[in-house]
Amino acid sequence: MGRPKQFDPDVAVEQAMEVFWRKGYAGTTPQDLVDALGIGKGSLYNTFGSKHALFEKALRRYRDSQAVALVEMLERPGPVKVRLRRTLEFLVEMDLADPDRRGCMAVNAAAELAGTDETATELVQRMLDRTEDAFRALIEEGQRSGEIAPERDPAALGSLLLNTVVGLRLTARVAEGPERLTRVIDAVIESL
Amino acid sequence: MGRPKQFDPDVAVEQAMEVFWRKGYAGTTPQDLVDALGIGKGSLYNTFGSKHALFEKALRRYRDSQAVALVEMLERPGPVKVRLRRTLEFLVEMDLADPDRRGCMAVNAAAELAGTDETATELVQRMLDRTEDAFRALIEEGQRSGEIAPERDPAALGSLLLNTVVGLRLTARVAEGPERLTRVIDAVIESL
DNA sequence: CCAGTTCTTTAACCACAGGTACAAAATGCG
DNA sequence: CGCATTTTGTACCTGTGGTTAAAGAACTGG
Repeated sequence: MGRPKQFDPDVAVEQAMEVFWRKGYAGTTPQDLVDALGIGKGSLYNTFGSKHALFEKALRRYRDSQAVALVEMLERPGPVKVRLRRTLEFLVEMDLADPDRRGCMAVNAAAELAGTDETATELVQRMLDRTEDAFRALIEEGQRSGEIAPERDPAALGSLLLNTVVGLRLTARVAEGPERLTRVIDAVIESL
Repeated sequence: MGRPKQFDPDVAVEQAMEVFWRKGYAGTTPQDLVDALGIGKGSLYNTFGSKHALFEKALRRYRDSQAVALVEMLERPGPVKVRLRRTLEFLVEMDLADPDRRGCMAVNAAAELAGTDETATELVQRMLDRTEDAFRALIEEGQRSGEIAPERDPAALGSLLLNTVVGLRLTARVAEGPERLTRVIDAVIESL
């Protein structure tokens, strides 16, 4: 019963995610959101309660789409190092092709909100944990298949790969060209 | 001639740097600055012109103190890998010991302002360039001394180390403990 | 000691951020 | 249809962000 919504909250969250991703949390105004979502302020606050609540939803949405996509890409078939290289190269290409150079929303959120936004911080922590797990699993698979020396510590290499991705995605935001980023990929693959 | 300033602009820039470092650019208000610098709003704008101009000065100050200190630490005597490990461990300890978890101001500025603030972006680019140079020089020194295999590409390893530091300092902002960070250090040193 | 200059202080300014209130409009239900 | 319920659009409000203006205070050269 009651009047039905004239918009889909799910796509609204998606659109809000794009805005927050591009402008950051503090840099996004209610007006920006109203413009991007194509709804009135009344609907915005009636549906989501506050800018902060909407941001949290947007960050969760990011996790459920982008961050999960990364893990899935790592789990595709093929030799471990090939998969890894493809994934890293894909991330770099994507980041550099983005005209807004938004990088990774989770990394940006960490940089902006660590220490001040407990919920956002924890969300980012969990995303990092899961990504690190995926990298470690990949390393272990590589050790089983003989691609990676068995004496190396999978946890350490998983952490290294996660850290590399974080660095790449941050650096991609200010990189002038792809050279440095591809050098990083070359070096890290060669180091396994 | 004219009335002398009642404060030292150099000290003021230093204090402004601390505030911007902790709260970010958008997160810092003129009131925050007035409070931290202990001067009136009039003096603030009379001396520095605008919040943005002061931020730029603060970022340059950061470069001239912190970023240069990193390069100098790398150039200290001793075996290359030992120096490298000491430097990375020092950075991590420092970042984790900071109650505000501010991380690296340049990294934070990149995350917040890339794409919107041309000047800040270029400043960060130059800092990254210089740091990468220092790492590459360190690698080359290690190759001359026999610590590092001569067939490895110093440019690629330099990029890897720079990228590792960027990742570490970002991750340190949300890290729950030192474990992941020390794993990264172990892995990267072992990979050389 | 006055003129000119530079700093300080206080107050004020305008736009907008973030959110609320409310009446009108659109539904399902009996 | 009348009614309860929910959404919507608009108007509104308070606080603050970022900056400027005006008026006085401290200096220096002549």
